[in-house]
This record gives sequence, structure tokens and C-alpha cells, in this order.
Amino acid sequence: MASETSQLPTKERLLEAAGEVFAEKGFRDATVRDICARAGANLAAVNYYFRDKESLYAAVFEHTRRYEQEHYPINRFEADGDAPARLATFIRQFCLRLFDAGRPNWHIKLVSREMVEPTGELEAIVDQAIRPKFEILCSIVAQIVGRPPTDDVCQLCAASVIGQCLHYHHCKEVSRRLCSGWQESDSFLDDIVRHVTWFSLKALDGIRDDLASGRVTASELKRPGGCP
Amino acid sequence: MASETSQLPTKERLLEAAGEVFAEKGFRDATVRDICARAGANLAAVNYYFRDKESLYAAVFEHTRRYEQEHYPINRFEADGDAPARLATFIRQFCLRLFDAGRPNWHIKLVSREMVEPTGELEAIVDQAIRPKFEILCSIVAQIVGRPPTDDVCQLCAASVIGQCLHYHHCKEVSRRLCSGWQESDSFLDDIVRHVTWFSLKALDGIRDDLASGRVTASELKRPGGCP
DNA sequence: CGGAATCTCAAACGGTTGTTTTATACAGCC
DNA sequence: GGCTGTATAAAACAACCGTTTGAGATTCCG
Repeated sequence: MASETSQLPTKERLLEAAGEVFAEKGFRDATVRDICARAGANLAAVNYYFRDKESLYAAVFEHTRRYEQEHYPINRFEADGDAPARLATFIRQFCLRLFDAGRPNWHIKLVSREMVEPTGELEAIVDQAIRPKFEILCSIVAQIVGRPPTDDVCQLCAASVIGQCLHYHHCKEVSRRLCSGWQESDSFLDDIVRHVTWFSLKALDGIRDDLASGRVTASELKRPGGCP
Repeated sequence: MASETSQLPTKERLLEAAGEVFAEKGFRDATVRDICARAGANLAAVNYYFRDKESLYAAVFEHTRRYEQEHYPINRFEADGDAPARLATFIRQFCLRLFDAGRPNWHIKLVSREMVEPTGELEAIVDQAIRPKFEILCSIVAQIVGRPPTDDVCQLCAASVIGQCLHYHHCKEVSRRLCSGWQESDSFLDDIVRHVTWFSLKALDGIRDDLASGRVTASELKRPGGCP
């Protein structure tokens, strides 16, 4: 399981083990004894290297942010080409990050937990990891629908794109029970990337046309809606 | 806080209090002492009426399922009219359930937790509450795109619709930090219902056209994708 | 070498938690 | 009244967890 972490110094072994356990069990269910055992360290190691369990938790998130910046730098989500191509690139990179097969992906699981029950860590995650990507996506959407990126329409559309991607992660266990055999497929990631791109692009095209043709006016956006 | 639950028998007061606390803190972080205190019951009451803490947890979910069937019966998600109207009704009912203002909405929060860290309860939830709705949605989607409801395309599209709705619940705390002032608005629910309906309908229309015009063949669906 | 700094270890300490126990109060019924 | 089954009360129990302690290794450097 712990591939070649056995050679790492104790402090880093603790971070790796803590990440796994916190992701699996959550902050409270995770025990210092379990973490130390998996790291092959003594029970007192956590309080020696990190002040206490809570500081270790914060250090794990700092660890995760460094990993994110190293392996998924923000410029990967930007791309050349027309807006549809940029959207496709964004969705692909976003899903690649979500289903990072490189390491046991406890990173995303940690963030998922923070979303359901936020501790103080969520603030930093939003600022450093989520907001930059969200603004890129908004600018891509803006390019397609022909509105400024700060427009409500663009932000709602961006949320629709992200919501689709995250769905396969947050509700993985539900999907597994609903549609048997999806995520076991080799082409699972390709399949959902292609679908989300397709679905979103068609939606944005249609919304742009509605806005351009005046079928939905700016005032209507705030109340009744031109949709059935 | 506890509106008029004070008059209820102890066993039901415990169920209400337990629902609140489990939703707020999660199974492990919730303490029997806290639950009994909120229910105005003695510490031993949980072990008297329910065997132990775990059985109480299961009883809370059974309680929730009854509430669901009483207040949001499955036929509310079905509707007459053409497919777009049926889609709009489905999305509205689904979001109404998600943001049920009737009672402190710890029901959905409980399910959210189960999705991130499933216990044995998730199975029953999927079977009794989620799958029936999912199949209704698949049939609506099928009607629009012109494929059988069991087709991968329909299931993926249904997931896209549900993913958008759930996004505003799972990532509420993230959205609050990203886009200030959204969910505080009175029209928040109406706004997202209208947007999700609009976004999804345009997407489904576009997908139907692509499929009908042969721009995307059935074989292409399984590999390269007709999307940029 | 020798001492200081760094790290590891086993054991123990408080505190909290779920659960059990024992006793008491109160209803319904013969 | 006396008995029985049900419900509530306070106290204690046993297990577990985070943290601390103090002593022993190990490393580094003069």
C-alpha cells in the first residue's frame, strides 16, 4: 500500500499517513494511534513534529496545496484556441484533477469533507485553489454566451459545468449503485469528460442564441424566465 | 428552536433531536449526551428506547424516509404536458426537496454525509428515494433526445441535470464564498430552478439535434466524441 | 572523545464517550 | 392495597483517545 514512503523521513511519512486516514475517516474518526501506526512511527510522533492533532490536520492541507500547485498548475486550465476548445480543455483538466490516478486520491476526499462540514481550512482552499479556476471558467463561458464574466448568467453556467464534474465524485457511491459498471470501465474518465463537454457546449450555444435573439431579455432573467 | 416538539413523547423527541445533531456533527461527533439534552431526556433514554447509538442512527433514517414519502410523494415528480414541461416540473420538485424550508433541513444533510462516507444506510436510500426519481428523469430525457431511457446518453444527461441541482447543496459553503449574496436572496430557489431548467433544456435540444442529424453517430458515442 | 541536540520509545495521565446498573416514580389492573 | 410493566433519574463502569512525561538512542559537531 504505502509504495515507497517507507524511506521518507518520519515527518513526511506522518503527513502521508495522516492524509489517508483523515480522508478515510474524517478528522474526528481518525485516531492519532492509527496514523502513527500506518506511518510506522511512535504514538508521540504527532505531538512531537506537529503540535497536536489539529495542527497536523492543517499541515495536511498545506501539503495538499503544494501538491496541487506542483502537479496541476493553474496555466494547465488555460489554453489557446476558440472558446469551445478552451472549455473542453478546462473540463478535461478539471476531471483529471478530480480523478487523479497518480496517487491514492485522498486529496479530493478531504476537500469533499470540508464542503459538507467546513472547518477553518475551506477558506484557504477556496481562495487558493478554487476561485482562480472558477474565474477562468467564467471567462470562457462569457466568451461563448456574450456577456461579461461577472454576469449572473455566466456564474450560473460556470456552476452548472462544475456541478456536473463534481457530481461524479461526490455521488460516486450513489452512481455506482444506480448505474452498474460505469466507473469500473477503462474509458470512464474519457466518457464523462466527453459527455460534460458536449452537454455544456450545447447548453451554452442555446443560451447564447436565446440571449442574442432577444427571446430572453435581461429583465426576464431576474424573474419569470423564458424557459417553459 | 425546538418549536413544539416539547409535547411529543420521549421517543419521538429523541428522533428529532438525533436528526439535528447527527446532521450537524456526523455520527461520531454527535454525542448521546448532547442528543438527550436537546430532547430533554435522561442520558439513559437512548439505550432504553433504541438499543444503542447505532440503532438510533438507523431509526433516524427510517424516520426521514417516512417524512420523504409523506411530504414528497413520487407522483409529484411526474407531470402532464410535453417533455420540456415535465422536465421543468421535475427540476422544481427536486430543488424544493433539496431546500425544504418546512423544517430545519437536516434530512438532506444526513444524506450528503452518507454520500461522502457511506454507512449501511446508503443502500436503502438509493433504492427507496433516489432510484425511482432517477428513472422518471431518465424517461423525460429519453423523450427529448429520442433514445431509450436505459441508453448511456440518457443516463449521463440525467446525471448532468441532477448534478447541477445537487451542486448548490453540496457546495453551498463554497458558492457562498465564491459568489457573495446569492443564496441570501429571496429568489434564490427560483433563480437556480429557472437556470438549471434553461441550461438543461438547451443542452438536451442540442444533443437531440446532433443525434438526429447524424453529426454524432452511435459508434462515436463510445470513443472519440463529436464535440470539439 | 564528549557533550549537546535531535529523535524515538514505552508508559502513564486526564478527560470524554457509549453503555450499564440500580433505584425510584407512576400508571393500570386484579 | 398489592402487584406488574413501563418510564425516568443519577451514578458508575469500562474503553478509548489526545496528550504528556521522562528516559533512552542516535546523530552531529567542536
